[in-house]
Amino acid sequence: MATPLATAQALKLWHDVNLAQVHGDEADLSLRQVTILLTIYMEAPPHTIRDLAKKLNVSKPVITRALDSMGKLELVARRRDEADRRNVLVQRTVKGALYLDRLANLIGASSKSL
Amino acid sequence: MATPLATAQALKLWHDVNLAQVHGDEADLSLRQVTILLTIYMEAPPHTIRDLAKKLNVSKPVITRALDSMGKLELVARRRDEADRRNVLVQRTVKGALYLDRLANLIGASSKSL
DNA sequence: TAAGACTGAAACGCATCCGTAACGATTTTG
DNA sequence: CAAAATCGTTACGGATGCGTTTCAGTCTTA
Repeated sequence: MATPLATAQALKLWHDVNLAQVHGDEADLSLRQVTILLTIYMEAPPHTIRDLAKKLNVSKPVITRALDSMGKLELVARRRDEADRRNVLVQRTVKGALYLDRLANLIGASSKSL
Repeated sequence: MATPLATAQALKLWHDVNLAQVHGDEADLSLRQVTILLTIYMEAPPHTIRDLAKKLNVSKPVITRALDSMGKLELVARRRDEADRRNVLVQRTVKGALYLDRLANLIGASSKSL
């Protein structure tokens, strides 16, 4: 991006995307949940609960519960690490990818009208 | 903006700003709350509860409660409409303006690193 | 192999959010 | 001026999120 977004532009972008989310009938995730979801999909695996908790600087139960709720929505999946069965590996799903694709399109469309 | 954000860029922007919010110690507002706040500050007054509810396509109690919580944080203020005392006019505050200014800076800074 | 460390999950208590349905206060209408 | 309409709020019941603490399962190490 050549020039960073000016204040009004940045806020308009934020407003438009958030408004679309509110209008849409998708389940709206919490701030932490979206951040977790994005981390899983943007950074290279493996993703463990502990790593995610450290990256976001939140407690492990926050991650566990976020995976519970997003798991119900099939946005992410869990799998035991067979090499070290204490670990749980968080994995991507088709629905999760679609969810983020839709989000990216929303952002892209809003940024176009700046 | 010359070219709209590509998928990866859009998601990185969203991730970075959300992560900063999670890391920060500010009260994190819900999706609806931020949208309401942004609407109040970006569109011309007056703002009534009914108008806001209609714009966001949510019920009036959602607006009332959002104003309750954001009012406690002094992000917005309420005032009776003396012309029609049934109405409540939602008003901006210094803290609210600062809050959004910080948010805009966050977005601007993240967009710079694309 | 027994003691300790580590990992994710469950339990508990608290706070907050939501939608629907009611309710008082105020204004408009007939 | 009484009846209806409008506005924002409150009350209710249910769902969800959070932090801290505790726990069971698994690995490491001494």
